[in-house]
Amino acid sequence: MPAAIWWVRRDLRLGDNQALAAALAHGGPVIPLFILDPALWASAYVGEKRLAFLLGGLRQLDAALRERGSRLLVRSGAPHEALAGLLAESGADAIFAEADYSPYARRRDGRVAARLPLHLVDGLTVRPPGTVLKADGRPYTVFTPFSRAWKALPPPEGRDLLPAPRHIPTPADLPGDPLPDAPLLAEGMPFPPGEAEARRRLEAFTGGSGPPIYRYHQQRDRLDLAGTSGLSPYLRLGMVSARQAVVAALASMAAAPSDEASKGARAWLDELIWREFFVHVLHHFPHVRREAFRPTLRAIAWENDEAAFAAWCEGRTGYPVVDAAMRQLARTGWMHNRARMIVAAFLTKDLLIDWRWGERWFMQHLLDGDPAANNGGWQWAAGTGTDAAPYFRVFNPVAQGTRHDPHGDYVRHWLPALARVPDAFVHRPWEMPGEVQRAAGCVSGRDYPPPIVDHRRARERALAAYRRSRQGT
DNA sequence: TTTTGAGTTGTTCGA
DNA sequence: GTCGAACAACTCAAA
Repeated sequence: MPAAIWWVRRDLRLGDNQALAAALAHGGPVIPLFILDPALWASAYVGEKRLAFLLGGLRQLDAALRERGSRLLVRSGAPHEALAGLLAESGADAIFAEADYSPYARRRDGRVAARLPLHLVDGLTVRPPGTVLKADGRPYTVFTPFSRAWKALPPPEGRDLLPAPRHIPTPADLPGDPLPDAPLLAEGMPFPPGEAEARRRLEAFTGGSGPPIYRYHQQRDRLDLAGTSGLSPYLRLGMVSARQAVVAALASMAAAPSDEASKGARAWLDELIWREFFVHVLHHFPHVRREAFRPTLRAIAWENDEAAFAAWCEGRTGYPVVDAAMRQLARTGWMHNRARMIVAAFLTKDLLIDWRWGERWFMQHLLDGDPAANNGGWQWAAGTGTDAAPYFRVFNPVAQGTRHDPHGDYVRHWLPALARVPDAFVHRPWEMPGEVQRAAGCVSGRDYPPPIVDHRRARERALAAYRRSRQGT
């Protein structure tokens, strides 16, 4: 049998990999290939942290392949050219890859499929776009009915999960390019790349007795606790499959010792379904990548103040919960989901800066930066997306901080200047009397910036700008 | 076609 | 400090 190419894109795993399984089922040798695509390297939506995570993941994948008689071949260039070259050199007659639905991925794969034998296989989601539709055949644009329809379909089961192949026959003589050196992932990086780490995290979150998933609904919004799965970067690059995650969530639900515990598992499953929802939304409405989903909110007169944007990026807005979160992002490539909502609301509503600026910044810095989920999240926060956001849903950064970081542990961790600020002022340090500021070693304007906007006034400004957009259209 | 119920995550004010 | 009401209006999904 001629060889088949397993084209790795965002499925850096050997377990439960349908594209790899299809390549093996082709019957001949399998060539695992990753293409260093210059278009991605140059994109304004890619940053060095995620690239480093990707490169680290590729090294892990290569090591795992070598234990199975194979290896990862790396080639540089435009995908259709790299693939055409490799097909000719190797005599392979088929390419298998996990389908990806972002606008760029669809263009890229369309170019390849037009001239080469490309076979796309499911795996990015449990339910691919087109399989969850309303009775009239159109896609859902509201989450709750989407999730009901999603759950009504037959659930994936443990026996559906494909085991990692024991042996992968691969030709030894094909020359590849070296993987570029990753900008060093800091020692003690909170997200070590690789499938083994992803599986370990999924097991720690959902398995054993009394796992965190059973407290997820209670703790997930707490900035100061580790109540989330920490799996998003791994899902982003397919170091764990969506199906593996859903199967684990369903198993936890079935085994829940109490109603309360099963609420936690259900809440986490809903988050996985949100991920699928946004993949579907971007697939069916690719224009959301460029503009608001809601036509009436395409005319907002953004302020787009460059200095304010820089303060937001660098975490010096004077609102501790915003600044702590932005520093967590810059430092670790990850941000708590609640914090993402808070900083996104602050950028769009308090600073009246175009959500696309924030979307781009997140893509440049998040390890888990995903075109669909990131766009969906930003449009949700800006109120321009599929969610019918009431116009009055404007976050108060002080209230959010107090509620979700009640002791200030989170902000103190990322903002050492606040270390000795009393709890009562830790989310609004500018209100400290001068004497308390000096005692705490945190003088406004010297040790920590004063707030760059007054929230009350900013809120009114945002409401007015949104109202004008609605009324003008 | 019409109707009806509902929509992730909030804030503020006044009693 | 706590509690309930008010904050508008629209669109979607499904019967």
